[in-house]
Amino acid sequence: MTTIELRPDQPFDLDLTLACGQAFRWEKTDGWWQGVAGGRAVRIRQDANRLTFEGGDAGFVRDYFQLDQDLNAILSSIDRDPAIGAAVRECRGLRLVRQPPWECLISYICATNTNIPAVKRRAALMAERYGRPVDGPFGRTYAFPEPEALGAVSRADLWDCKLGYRTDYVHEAAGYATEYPDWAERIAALPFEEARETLMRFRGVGPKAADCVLLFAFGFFEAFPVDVWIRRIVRETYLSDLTGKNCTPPEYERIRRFSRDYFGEYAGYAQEYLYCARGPARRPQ
DNA sequence: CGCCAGGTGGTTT
DNA sequence: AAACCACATGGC
Repeated sequence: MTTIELRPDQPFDLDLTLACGQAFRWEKTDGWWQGVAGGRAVRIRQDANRLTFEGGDAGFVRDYFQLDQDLNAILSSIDRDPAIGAAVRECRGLRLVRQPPWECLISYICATNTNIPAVKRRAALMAERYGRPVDGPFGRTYAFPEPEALGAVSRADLWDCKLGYRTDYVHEAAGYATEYPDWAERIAALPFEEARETLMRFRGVGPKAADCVLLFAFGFFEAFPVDVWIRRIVRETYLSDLTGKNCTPPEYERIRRFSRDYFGEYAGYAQEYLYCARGPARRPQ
C-alpha cells in the first residue's frame, strides 16, 4: 500500500478521470477503483488530497495519471468562453490518462458505432480469455492481450468476444503489430498529422478513432476526437451553421480544425471536458 | 418494434 | 467528392 499527497494547487479527481469513458478497464467497487493498466493490477482510491494505491509504484501512478502536467495552466489555456468555462468548473480535476498504445488502439477500434458499456465488455472478454493472468491486490485478473495473443485467436473466437463486424479489424491489427512490434514507437516519432495518417491505415481506424489514440495513448494533446456528442455540442455552441445528421469527412475536418485553433494546443483537454460535462454518467455510483 | 451509441469501409453516383 | 448503405451489439 502506497500513499502520495497531491499538491493542493494541482487538481485531480480520480472518479471523473476513470469514469469519463477514456479508459475501459476500470471498475469502482466498495470505494476502490480496480483496473489493469500497463500489465499491472492496480487498486486505488482518493481521499481529498491523498491517493492510496496497491499494485503499482508511485512513479507508475504519476505517469499513468499524468500528475506532473500543470492542469491549472492547461485549463486556463482552454477556458475561452462561458460554455467551456462551465465544463471546466464542473469537471475540474479530470485528467487525461496515458494509455498503452496497443490497448488503446484496439479499444477504440471496438468503440465505433457503439456505447461505452459495450466497449468495456469487449475489452474484458478479450482480456479474460486471451490476456496474461495477473495476481494483484484484488485477486486474479488479466492483462490486455498482446498482439501475438490476439493474432493467434481464430476469427470465430474473436467474434465470440462480441466484437461483431470489428472482428477482422482487430485480427488484422494484431497481425500487423506482431509483424512490426515497433509500430507504436514509429508513430510516436512522427509529427501529429503524419502520425494521424499512419494510424488511419489500420482498417477500422478512421478520423475519430485515430484522434482518440493520438490523444489518449500518444500524448498529442491537440487531437480533437469528434464523436456524435462532441459534434452536437460544437454545433450548438460554436458552429451553428452546421446541418445534417451524420458527420461527413469535410465536416469532421472543419470541426477539428476550428477546435484546435479555438482552444489551442491542449484542445484535446477541451474535448474531454466537454464530453465529460455532456450529461449522462458524469460521476460513478 | 425502432432508435441510439466515443464510426468506418465499400460502393455507387 | 459526396451520398448511401451495411454493419453486430445491447440498452431503452
